[in-house]
Amino acid sequence: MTVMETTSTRTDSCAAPPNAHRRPNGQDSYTISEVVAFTGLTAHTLRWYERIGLMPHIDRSHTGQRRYSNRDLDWLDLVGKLRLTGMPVADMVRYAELVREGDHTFTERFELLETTRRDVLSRIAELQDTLAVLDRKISFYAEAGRAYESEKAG
Amino acid sequence: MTVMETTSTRTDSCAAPPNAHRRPNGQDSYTISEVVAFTGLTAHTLRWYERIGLMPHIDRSHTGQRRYSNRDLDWLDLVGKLRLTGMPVADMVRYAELVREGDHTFTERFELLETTRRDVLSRIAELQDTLAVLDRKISFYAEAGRAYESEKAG
DNA sequence: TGCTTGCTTGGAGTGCACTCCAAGGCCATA
DNA sequence: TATGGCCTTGGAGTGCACTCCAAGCAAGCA
Repeated sequence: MTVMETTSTRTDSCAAPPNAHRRPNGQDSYTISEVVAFTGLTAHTLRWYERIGLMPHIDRSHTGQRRYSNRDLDWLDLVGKLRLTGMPVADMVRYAELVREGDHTFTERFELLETTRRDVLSRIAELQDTLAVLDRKISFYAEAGRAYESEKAG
Repeated sequence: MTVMETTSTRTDSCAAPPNAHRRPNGQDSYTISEVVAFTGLTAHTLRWYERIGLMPHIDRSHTGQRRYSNRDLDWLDLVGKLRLTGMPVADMVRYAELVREGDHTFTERFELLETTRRDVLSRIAELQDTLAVLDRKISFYAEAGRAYESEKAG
């Protein structure tokens, strides 16, 4: 009935985990400390992400403890990547909301990702520009260092 | 007597302004608001940079107002680039101190720049990784959008 | 002479993204 | 039974990089 029948059961509509390496055998339920070990985030941060609406609903054990799924880990993977781009958390929350709202937000999600993509491209360009400056300075200092050494020697 | 005789008179030992486009004719003295216009920084930020030791000594007019030189603009250019790399302001202040301390800090400056260069390279790699993820997601949504349209039509 | 504009200062305030705290529940091992 | 470890919560605190404020000075101009 929709584009992909599996869509509504997934946290993110196009998951497709590239690095599913950190998951043991067949289980699909991790404590917060396991997720801490996997992601490098702190437990504080994981709970905070949940509070601000950046996470989908996280399962709980019968005692009320969080039990993260592989899907949750995939989502955290994406969040981590987006974070590296400098995307504000608020924008990621917006994206999470769109995912929760269902298939009719596909267009908006597409646009958000497109915008992000453009941002990433220009950040890469900026960094390459900076790299050129650094290289110039570094070779200056390397040369200056050599000259200094030979001056000491001679 | 040292590696480069002009060294000690320059803010940064290997300036070599690549984009000296924003400087009028022959003058070498700009008000804070001109610098604001050139750099996109706010006057607040420029004064703050000075307070924390990120700037060399800035000239003053007879009434005590700041008068920035081309050298200062070059330095701000570098600072702007380093800022884009995510380098903490404290590290930039450290670099500024090394420059102020004179030629004997060449090695340390070299190492700081080398470290920064490596950071920039890995940031670029991260961003390219993220770009790949975004591209995958974007093409998913593009396809989903097309499928949705054809479903509506058929 | 007063008004406006632009600048000065130290210090206080802001927004973001965490980061931590106190108080307490659950459960396994000694 | 108690000790330790891991987890829970709401709310407060932190660090960074600005960002703003109030009070005041100097210059240009009606």
